[in-house]
Amino acid sequence: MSPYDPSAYPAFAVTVDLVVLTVRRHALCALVVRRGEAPFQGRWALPGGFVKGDEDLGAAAARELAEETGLRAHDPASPAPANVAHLEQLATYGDPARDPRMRVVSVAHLALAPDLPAPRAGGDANSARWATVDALLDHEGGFGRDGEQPTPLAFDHARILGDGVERARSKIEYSSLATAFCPPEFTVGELRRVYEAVWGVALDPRNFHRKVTGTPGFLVPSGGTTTRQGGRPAQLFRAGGATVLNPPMLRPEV
Amino acid sequence: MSPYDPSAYPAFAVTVDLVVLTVRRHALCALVVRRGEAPFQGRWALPGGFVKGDEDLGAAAARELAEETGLRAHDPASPAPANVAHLEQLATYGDPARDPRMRVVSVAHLALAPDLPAPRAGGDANSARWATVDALLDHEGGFGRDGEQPTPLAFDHARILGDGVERARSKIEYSSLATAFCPPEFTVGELRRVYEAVWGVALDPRNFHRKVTGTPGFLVPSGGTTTRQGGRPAQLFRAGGATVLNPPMLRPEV
DNA sequence: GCAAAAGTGTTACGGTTACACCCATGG
DNA sequence: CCATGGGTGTAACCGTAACACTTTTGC
Repeated sequence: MSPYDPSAYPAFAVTVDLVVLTVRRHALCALVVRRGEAPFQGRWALPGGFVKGDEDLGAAAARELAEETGLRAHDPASPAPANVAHLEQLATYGDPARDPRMRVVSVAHLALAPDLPAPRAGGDANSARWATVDALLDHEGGFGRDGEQPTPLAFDHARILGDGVERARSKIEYSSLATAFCPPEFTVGELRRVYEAVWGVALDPRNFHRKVTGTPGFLVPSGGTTTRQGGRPAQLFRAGGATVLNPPMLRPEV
Repeated sequence: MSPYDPSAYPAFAVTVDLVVLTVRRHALCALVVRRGEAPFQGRWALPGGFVKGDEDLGAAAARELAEETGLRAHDPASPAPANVAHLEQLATYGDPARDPRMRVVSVAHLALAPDLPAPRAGGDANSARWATVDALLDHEGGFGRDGEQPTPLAFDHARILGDGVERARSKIEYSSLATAFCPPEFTVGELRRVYEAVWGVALDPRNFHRKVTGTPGFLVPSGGTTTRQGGRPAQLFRAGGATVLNPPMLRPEV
């Protein structure tokens, strides 16, 4: 048997699954879609779908994101503005039993978005919504807001979501990734509330302010101010060019 | 068309590729195998192979590691001691053009090993050897030791190797992973030389000693001493249970 | 005025750096 | 004796934590 005869090796289906995170009402939320078919019919799942035969993995993730949720990742080939500020590969899940129908290897991706209006369900997705990560993970994988019954996420999606959340939690320590959760212009207080929601801790507003404004390249003042959070007007900032934070933001002990 | 009819979706081959790193003669080295067939016949490549139809990704990585190199990763089901101290998933590479023969998605894994004797080439691998990462990456992807011509690595393996090296470099900052490059018992100086080789910097031996011995759970004294490095006898240690280093080892500016 | 959020000043503390210095062995 | 690597002491330095305090708005 030739070791490189394609037909001699097992055929896999390859999918992308998406952990799309945002911060809404001071809580870390993930995007989930309702499954319309078996298996796990009626259960919530991460958005995702099959990779096409001539498609790169990152391109498949961006396409599924757009098709199933209407969110648009940054595409150098398109002048349209992105509303998802960050998209990166997360990890790959290939347990032979993870899908009861066939052998599926899923390349999970992590997307971060600012607080957007309720996502539009598009294409073949039945419905899409934001749910707090706490509800999806801590309480047996379900959530009961709006009178719904808590149900565990389909497939191994709870594990994937957990890995994505962990990645986001650790990556905002040493990178400027937290700005991906903010609108194009934001205040220091808004950025701080992102950290507080993602980490689930309270941070000292004074020290936080000094830290982020004192890190070169992290934030650049846009010139304007806003009072949308109440109180004294706050300076507006945009994300600076720096991607690495050195020294990192220190995550308080939990 | 049913969206879940397996035959309606493209079939992929799924492989695992291995970035196996060690420290030899104060240099970070990677394991490469000579390709016996087209494409890239005669070129060096990362060890790897196809995932079986009923095999998990991590299991496939461990199996390929054993088959192609004789190295054995830790297996809870086997009493045999492992000689590869760490194996983790790295990233997945799925560019449609990365393999000219067919659509192959490769789940790369990162393995760390102590300084072992020259690897045994086994199974279907023609020959295996250690080569310095510098030679494989910095000098146009080839290496010329022992009179060999420098040749770039096959496929996209230079990129995979680079990603694996970057992962190792950053992960030893905040985890106890560097001990995976050491034999079961080692001295503080030997551990320091691992950091120096992986990062390519010189570290202060006195401050390094205080740092690693002062981090609870990082190192536990085994009781013995050795003079194998010359000079005053050094205490021998084993890796402690701690996996996370807090505060992290600080990597000097380059 | 009062509450709320933004922002600045200041001090104490912990960890790192950059050394000087001593220890124990082999040759 | 001396080179070599192991290990401890110490003071300057830097960044953070934990506050007190001032500023500027809306109600």
